[in-house]
Amino acid sequence: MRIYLIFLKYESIMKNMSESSRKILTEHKVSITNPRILVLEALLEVNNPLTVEELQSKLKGIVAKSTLYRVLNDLKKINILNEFTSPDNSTVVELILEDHSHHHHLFCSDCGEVIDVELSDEFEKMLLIEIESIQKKFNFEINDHRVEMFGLCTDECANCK
Amino acid sequence: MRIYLIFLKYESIMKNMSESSRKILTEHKVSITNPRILVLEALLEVNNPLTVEELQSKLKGIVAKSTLYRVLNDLKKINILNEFTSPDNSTVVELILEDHSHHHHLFCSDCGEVIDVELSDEFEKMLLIEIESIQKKFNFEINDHRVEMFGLCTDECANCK
DNA sequence: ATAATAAATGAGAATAAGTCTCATTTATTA
DNA sequence: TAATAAATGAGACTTATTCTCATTTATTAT
Repeated sequence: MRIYLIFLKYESIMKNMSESSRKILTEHKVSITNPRILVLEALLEVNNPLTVEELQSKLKGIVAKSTLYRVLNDLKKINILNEFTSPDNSTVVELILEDHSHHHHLFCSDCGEVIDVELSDEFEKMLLIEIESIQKKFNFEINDHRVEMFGLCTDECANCK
Repeated sequence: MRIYLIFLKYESIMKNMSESSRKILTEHKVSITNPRILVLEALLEVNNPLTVEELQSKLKGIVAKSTLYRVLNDLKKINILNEFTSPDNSTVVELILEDHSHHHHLFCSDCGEVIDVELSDEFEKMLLIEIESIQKKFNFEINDHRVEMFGLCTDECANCK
């Protein structure tokens, strides 16, 4: 019974993922194809940054490597994918969803995990003031910023100890 | 006469670069070799972040590609080289010199230029407080951070307009 | 619903950044 | 200055990403 309920819940989550994926594609006027849905589902499911390698193994045998990269580029083009490089030089990717507010990243130099981090409004406000002055100083038009933090995740992590 | 003076000045700067390079290597107990001096000189000379590609073309025909990468790894090992990835995915490299204080980076999405930027002490202090709280929240030991800013450099830049 | 057509896909070839190998050269030291 | 350990150059190798092109799939107009 318990298992059945969990299964139902899982089913409905999965259904939502698929629906969300379709919705995202429709909203951005991108044609709805299986690989795109699958990539979006995978990204929605983890709800966390993922290395391309991890994504690739999640979709192994389901989406071709070339298609995976193409889909990632499609998502970048419509500005719903954030891509960055971890300190160990892997490419990390994460969906930018409207409900997922502005955040930054924390990297574990040992296990490679990437964690989403929100900083205080007060801090963000101050950062904007700094950016304002940098813009003037260097005659730049700054349209984005990010804060990256590096360190070691302790005890809780199975990989790091 | 003017030219001659400029030449003398250039000569003495170059001599200083070479001397500085040797000093850096000696201080870090790394053997003094020609490729190491040349790479250090190139990095000292620009006194700014440089893509590996730019560095490579500066040293084309002088230092072998394999050696360049090896030297860069040597410099990383002794913690005097900072390496990061620009938004267009080029590897950028810069010397960490004692006199060159803590700073961040500003990237032009158009011409690819990377500029060193210092933020106010007040801001840095506040960032450390944020980091303190993130450390506790995620049970992390954070040992480094960086702020990256992205935008467009205006008028002054020959490439961007 | 169907056919026409434009776009997307899969498989694998091509590219390019970075590493590795190994014979030769260079720096260090005794 | 000779002996030895370390570094270098050239090019082979690896691997992430892009590209190509024949085939499949989605979209649209009827």
